[in-house]
Parts: sequence; structure tokens; C-alpha cells
Amino acid sequence: MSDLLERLRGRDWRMTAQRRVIAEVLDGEHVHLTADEVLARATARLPEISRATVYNTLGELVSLGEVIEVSTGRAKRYDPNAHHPHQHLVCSGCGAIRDVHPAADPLAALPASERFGFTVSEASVTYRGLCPECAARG
Amino acid sequence: MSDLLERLRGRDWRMTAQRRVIAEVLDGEHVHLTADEVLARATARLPEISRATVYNTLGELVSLGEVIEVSTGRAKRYDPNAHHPHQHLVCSGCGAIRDVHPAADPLAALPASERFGFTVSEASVTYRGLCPECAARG
DNA sequence: TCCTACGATGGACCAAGTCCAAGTCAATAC
DNA sequence: GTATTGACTTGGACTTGGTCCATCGTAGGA
Repeated sequence: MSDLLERLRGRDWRMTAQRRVIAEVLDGEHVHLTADEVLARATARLPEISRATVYNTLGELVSLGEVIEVSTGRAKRYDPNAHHPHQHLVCSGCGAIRDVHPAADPLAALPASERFGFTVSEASVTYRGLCPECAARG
Repeated sequence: MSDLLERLRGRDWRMTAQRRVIAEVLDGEHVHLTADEVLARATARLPEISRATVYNTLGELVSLGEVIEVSTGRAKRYDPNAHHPHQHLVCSGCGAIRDVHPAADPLAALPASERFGFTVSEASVTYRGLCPECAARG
């Protein structure tokens, strides 16, 4: 069953058919959908759902901390795997995305002298390269 | 004088008034302009310059490796400081950007077991937090 | 079951970026 | 200095990704 949906039940989040469908679409381990992809999949289950609702709900899930916003290309992608920290590896050829786990916390690599008085709270790393298929294809 | 312009002379790059102006606008140490900002500044010096030219030229500078594309927010920003590797620290309040230098090479932090057969060539890190002014403002 | 405030709708709107056919001009050759 | 030509520039239409807003619908409490 939907982990995300489960967690949302625990909060005082008004549950509607639309929100349920969006949460279901987003559920899983290696999901990195764009808003348009979410809309397409949600529409398959609930044809009257509107684009604005998808954007609203995604925005809300992001501010609840249940979903992470990833911008690797043109459109933002939404990653429901928010409960365990990770980074992203992106293929420059086909755009495929994998969740990866660096050996060291990237935040720790930034010395105080390089923080310029900022209160630094987050570091996001995007690794880029070619996936095996794209590398083979030349 | 313009470092960037200097380097471009060395290549067989057809020099036009438009390209010169764009290169001059982009020159400097901590420059992170959007395409629109580049257009605005270029227009001040060369009123007839067109938007398409700015985009074309920026794209070309990026593929020549003379300028780095940074996407920290809505619009892409262009950073001419391409000759020394660095990462970016962004204020979540006001959007200010600083070049920063982590202690360790971020690429080295990704173990082979987390590369999934990819040929990884690049790692870009975005640190986020509040700058002193935004932190003070609450 | 009724109320009401919160959520959903869709269509207009906006910002960033791309594309294209036609005109212009930098660099080379003479 | 002039002619040539292919690369560069132009502006306006178009696309994509996203936001806004007035209105309607409905989840959930009394």
C-alpha cells in the first residue's frame, strides 16, 4: 500500500479524491516524475482532474516535506523518496535519473570559511554522465 | 580588460559587435546573470541586439566551455568563471549567489558501487541557506 | 443533514526559451 | 579596394512550464 498516503493520513490534511490519486501516482522508490507526467497518470484514473490541482498539490507536498523537488533539466521533477537523504545521478544522453548515496555528507565538505556568514541548511548534488546504454550507443 | 574576450580571440570564433558586447557584459569574477539580464545590459550598449542572438551566443559560450550554466531558480544563470572549478551557495531568501570551494572534490565522494555503470564526468553542488541579511530580517 | 471553509476547476495569463526565413556582414581571396 | 560567401543576426511567431483567479464543489464537523 501507499507509504506516502499512509504518512499523509497522520497529518491533518483534507483528503480528496484528487489528492489521493496524486499521492498514489507518486508512491514508490525510484520515482522522478514531472508535473505533466503526474497529470497524465492522474488523469488516467480520474479524468476530470485539473492541471492547477496537480501543481497545487505537488507544491503542498513539497512544503510538507513529503516530496522533494528536483530540477535536473527543463521541468522540475518530484521525488517522493524524502525520508532518506540521497542525491541524483543523471544521464546526459537520455535523461535517466538514479538515486545515489555519496560516501560523505556533502554539507560537511563546505568549510566555515567558505560560508560567508550564511546559515547553510542543505546541499544538493547532481552527478552527470552517460548511462551504460548511452555510452555504448556512442 | 576582458579576460573572456581575450580567450575568445585565441579561438577561431567569428567576432561581431554583438558577441563582443555579450562577452564584455559577462566578464568578471562573481557574475551570475540570467539571459534577460545579459540582454538588458547588452541592449544598453548596442540597442539593436536581439534576444535570439543573446541566447545563441550564450549557448555557444557554454559549449565552448567558456561559460557555465547554473540553474538555481527559475531562469538559468551564466557564470563566466569557468576556468577554476567551484560550486554555488544560494540564499533561499533573496536569491543571492556566491561561488564557493568545498574542501573535497564532490565527484570523489561517489563510490563505484553507486555509479551503476555510468561514466560520471561531473558533479555540481548547490548549497542553500540564508545570507546574513535575510537571516537577520527573520 | 446542513454549513462552511477549504479544495478543485478551467481558462486566461506569464516567463523563459526555441525556431525560422530573410537580411546582414566579417573574413578571406583576389 | 572589391567581390564573395557562409556564418551570424534579426524579430516575430511559437512552445513549454508554470501561475493566477473567480467560481463552483465537497469533506468533515456540529
